[in-house]
Amino acid sequence: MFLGQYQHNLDNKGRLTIPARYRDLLAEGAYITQGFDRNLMVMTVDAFEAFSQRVRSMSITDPKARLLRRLLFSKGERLEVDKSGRILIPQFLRQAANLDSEVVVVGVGDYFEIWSPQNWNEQAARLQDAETNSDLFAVFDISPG
Amino acid sequence: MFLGQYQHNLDNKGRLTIPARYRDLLAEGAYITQGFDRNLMVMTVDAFEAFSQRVRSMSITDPKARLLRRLLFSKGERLEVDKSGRILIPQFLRQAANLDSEVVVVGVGDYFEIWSPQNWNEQAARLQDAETNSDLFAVFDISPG
DNA sequence: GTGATTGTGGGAGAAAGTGGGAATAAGTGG
DNA sequence: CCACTTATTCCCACTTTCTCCCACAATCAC
Repeated sequence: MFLGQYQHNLDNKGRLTIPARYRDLLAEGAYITQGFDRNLMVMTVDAFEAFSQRVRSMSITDPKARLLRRLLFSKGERLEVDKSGRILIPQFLRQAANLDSEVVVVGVGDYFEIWSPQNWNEQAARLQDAETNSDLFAVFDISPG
Repeated sequence: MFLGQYQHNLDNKGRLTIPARYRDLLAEGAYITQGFDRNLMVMTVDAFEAFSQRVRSMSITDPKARLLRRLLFSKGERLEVDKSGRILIPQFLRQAANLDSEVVVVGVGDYFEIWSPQNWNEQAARLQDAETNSDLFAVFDISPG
């Protein structure tokens, strides 16, 4: 499971060192795609392929389905982890998520996210906001037992 | 699977270098045809034959089906990849998709698309639109786990 | 302290993308 | 049927980019 958060650097070739704790999960490679909040999502092979299969089964004559295809696949890329435990983030994705040299890597369970520091800070501020936290999650029905 | 996006150039003979990542999928050649959004679609042999079989099974007494037939087959062409990894895009298709020297190659899973930069930018703007996104993904109840 | 691991940087060879010449094939008009 | 023009195919050459590999500093474990 992907946990915690890390501050890492992209080198000038666009490579990102994966936190060592994550590497076992990405041994067979990974998929990266654009997230929903100006960030990037890195998923295991299984998670991505299950997801993509649903989109691929939709008709290509349906305009909305075509949009969905483009959204998912044109922003997606297959990744391999190199010997030093790094992945190469394609240029168009760095651009899409506003990534400079500093990035924040955030574990969120089944996948992890890559953020620019400023976007992450905004997000972190929302998490800190006690008011938001207290009633925002009331709609969910969660019991730990 | 066709993923990602690339900015390539057509030379003055109308040839397009296929992204290296795509070449294995097109080893046995490919089919190209006009898309539904002022773009071109390049499909593997298998994907095209499945698609065309579906269209050929449609009744020729249905006017819409006849239109689809004409679109698919009259604008379709069989392609081979040359030694340098390029395909030759027929003139009438370059015209149909408004292709000049710069083109954008977009992977969409089972096939890939060829766009003029301006048409793609319009499309990308729609994809970037958050409302569209949530609208599209609302179709799914997505959980990666 | 010492050895292994982690994060970072960079160089060299290989591959990718691009362009063009020359031979071949195909279409056109007499 | 033949000459002519146009388009297509097959090479080869060049530049840029990428990928693989190694090196090094900092950190962690014991």
